[in-house]
Amino acid sequence: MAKLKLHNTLHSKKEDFTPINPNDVRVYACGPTVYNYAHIGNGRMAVVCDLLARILKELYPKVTYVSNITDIDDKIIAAAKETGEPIDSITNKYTDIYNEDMAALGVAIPDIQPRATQHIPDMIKQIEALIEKGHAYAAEGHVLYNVPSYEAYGALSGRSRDEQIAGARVDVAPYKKDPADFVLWKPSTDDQPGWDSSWGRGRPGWHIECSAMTEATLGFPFDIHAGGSDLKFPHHENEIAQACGAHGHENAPEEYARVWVHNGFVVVEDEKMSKSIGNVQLVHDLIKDHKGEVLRLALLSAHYRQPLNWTANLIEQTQNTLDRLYRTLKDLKDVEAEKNIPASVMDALCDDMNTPAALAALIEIAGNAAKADESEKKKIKGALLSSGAVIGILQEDPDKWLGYDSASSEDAEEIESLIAQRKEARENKDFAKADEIRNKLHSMKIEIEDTAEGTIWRKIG
RNA sequence: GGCGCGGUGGCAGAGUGGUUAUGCAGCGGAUUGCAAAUCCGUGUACACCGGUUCGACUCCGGUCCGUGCCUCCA
Repeated sequence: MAKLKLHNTLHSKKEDFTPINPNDVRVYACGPTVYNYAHIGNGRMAVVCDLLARILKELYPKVTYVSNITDIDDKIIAAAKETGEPIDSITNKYTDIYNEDMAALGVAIPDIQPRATQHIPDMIKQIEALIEKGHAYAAEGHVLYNVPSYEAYGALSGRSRDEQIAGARVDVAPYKKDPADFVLWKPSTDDQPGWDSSWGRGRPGWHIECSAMTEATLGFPFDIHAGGSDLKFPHHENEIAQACGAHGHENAPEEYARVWVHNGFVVVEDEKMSKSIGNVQLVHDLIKDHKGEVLRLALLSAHYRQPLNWTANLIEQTQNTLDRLYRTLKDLKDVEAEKNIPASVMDALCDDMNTPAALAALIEIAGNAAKADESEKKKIKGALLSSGAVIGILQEDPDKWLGYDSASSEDAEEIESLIAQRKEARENKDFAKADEIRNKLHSMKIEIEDTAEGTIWRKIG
């Protein structure tokens, strides 16, 4: 059995993964704030974490994968104000859309998908523990985390406290004891959502929800914490301070999460994806023009820690790759699959999720199909299907994928008739007419293939 | 300014101290009336300059370029 290695941001190196409890591997990933559509960068994080969960589920009997929904946040409040739509209706709507869009990318729903608003009491409890242990203080309706009180602060992002102050570009609120202190709880006005607490009616700061929800759903410490690399600081750093501070692990950041996995960013046609450039690619839109499976594999075409350049060419190449693999599966249609993930694929996936190498291994296996004997064919088909299941590809019917199952299409009769006419023309050696018919079919997005068993056709594009 | 990451053949993208993935595109061939699909063959690339070494694309130092975070952000 392959041994999983993961790059652990906490130690800045690739390490053997050893679960705390092999009978229940626990993983958490920071999920979306639901106030608009998810973009392809959100999609990358979801796909990478989904892949991680699938690999772990392959290796261990039980895996609990938790990814949250942030449904209380000032951006949501602002969106509600702007649109006049109630907050609940915004968050419910975009939660559903998020889950639908991710499902299109082959992302399974997490084992637990907690919502921040369902865990307010857990947050309050953690904040109270922090106050009790001297890590937090109330001031003017706020509760703040006192950063100097937590010695190990900076362990994840690798920056010293002095560096943070030097880099601080925000105005320091007067009620802060230290410029680096951050908000755990803040007061709400009457028109803002709020919950009663001993510090008055208010709402949580951004960071507290994750350390409260991980504690509620997974317990401390848990195995793997994942997220986008931009969350390292301050979000993940603050989570560690909150979780460890509340439980007396003063200098032991690994008592929160043992392994930290951070994925790289997506750029679009060599440009940073940003609202101001206007090049934000929404998953919701992309799935209208492309198969979700193509988008998924495109997101996995580079190593997850590398930047990914999202281009039209990338999508096209990925489509070609999948077409080819599905064609191999079509050729093996009558072969009984002997399911087994080949070591070359699993080793690559276990090597810090090296998806390009895993895909190369899979393509190499597929390439052997044509000259394989019957028993090898069974293994090849099984390898494609079972490897594909882990990566999240190749589970469709090949005929359907390639467009051969269009018998139900409304113009099937016309197509068949044209093919018959072409056949007749060919028999009469009237090749000009035969080619003309073929061109006509092509303009109808129909591609024909003359095979030993006669002419077959498929829908393209 | 601080911390970090990266520069690989036309493009995408792994990897390794010495046998130089993989895909797409290209080129040549087989097959085909022509196509399509498939198959076979074909490309010694690793930013620059030094150093270590029997040997470096891979290790060390420097240079240039690009890029992320330090503020909401996947």
